[in-house]
Amino acid sequence: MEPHLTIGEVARRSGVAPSGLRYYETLGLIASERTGGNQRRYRRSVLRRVAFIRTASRVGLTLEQIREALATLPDGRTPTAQDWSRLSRSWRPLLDARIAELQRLRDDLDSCIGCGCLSLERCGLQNPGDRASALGPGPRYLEGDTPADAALAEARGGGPGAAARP
Amino acid sequence: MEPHLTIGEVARRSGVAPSGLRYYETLGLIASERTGGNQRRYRRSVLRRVAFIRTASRVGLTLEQIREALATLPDGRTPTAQDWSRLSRSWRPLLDARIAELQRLRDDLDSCIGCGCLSLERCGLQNPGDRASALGPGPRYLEGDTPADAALAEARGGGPGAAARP
DNA sequence: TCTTGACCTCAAGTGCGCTTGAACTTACAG
DNA sequence: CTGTAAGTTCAAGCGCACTTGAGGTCAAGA
Repeated sequence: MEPHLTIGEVARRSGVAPSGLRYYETLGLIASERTGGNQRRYRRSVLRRVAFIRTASRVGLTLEQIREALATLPDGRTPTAQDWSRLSRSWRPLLDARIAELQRLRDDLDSCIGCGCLSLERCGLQNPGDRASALGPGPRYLEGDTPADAALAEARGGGPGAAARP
Repeated sequence: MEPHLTIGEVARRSGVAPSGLRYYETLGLIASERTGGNQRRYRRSVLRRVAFIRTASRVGLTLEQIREALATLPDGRTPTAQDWSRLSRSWRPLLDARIAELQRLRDDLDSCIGCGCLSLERCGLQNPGDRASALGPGPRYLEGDTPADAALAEARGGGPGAAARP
């Protein structure tokens, strides 16, 4: 009686194709009951769940990560507010990090790259003498380290041009 | 004379494997010169370019989109500050949208989902009587529409429970 | 009752962003 | 000069997130 949405209705309202919904089900992300004729029927709450999955997915989380997060809820029944709060808290640092990363990229576009240094290699964000390699592989500055971090690592590691450290 | 970085050095410094760098080259994202013995040699500027590609990729842009954006630069030589500014401006709305989306998700986690409504269907962010479907398919609220938008669409479209509109 | 559109399963296919392996060559330290 | 780490090409493979197609069943209106 409670579950009354067909897969087609859920597809239309969630924006996820029926095949996608079946796929989510095989991964354990959503659940359904079956009619006598083996057709899926969904509860309304699946809409919110799917919306949540889609958004988290767009954000860059894998379906497995999303599954794990949702699995921390007591799938027995009716998660408490505390359950959801815990889920919320666990995702927050990741979201904050992603937001910070995007803002950094945007700011780089505005300041450094906008000024032409990507080609001319002449501005403040630039990697002076490849110092940043002391921090390990990868594009350090764009991933959150600052030139100050590079200087610090250089001072510790004893790279070229030892900086003064009080 | 100018290009002196081997593919291994670029790999170590950029955090992208040699195979990945060759792949980027086949897509026209980066360029290299060759030694007499057919080995690749890179300019230092490729490091910044690769860092940029990686970050934009992490942000959710496809390599094709990144290629197109980079292709708007005059690959003849030395793009001007105006060229980079144009590139910067074209990406900005996309970045702003992504940032806004993430912030919305974070806020939803804090308020709506944190309060337990995902399962209990009882809070303000909830979709009253499936109103949001008037806005079209997909998870409308999480993608930027507000309950106010839903009410508006409902008033115009003549859905159930016509709201008063001055 | 019949018909039509929506649904079912299962296997295979797709597109993206790389990685791996085979078979071979180059660059450079000793 | 020689050994070896690092480089080369090309084809195939992989993981993710789905989609497509074949072959068949179900549900509901005329």
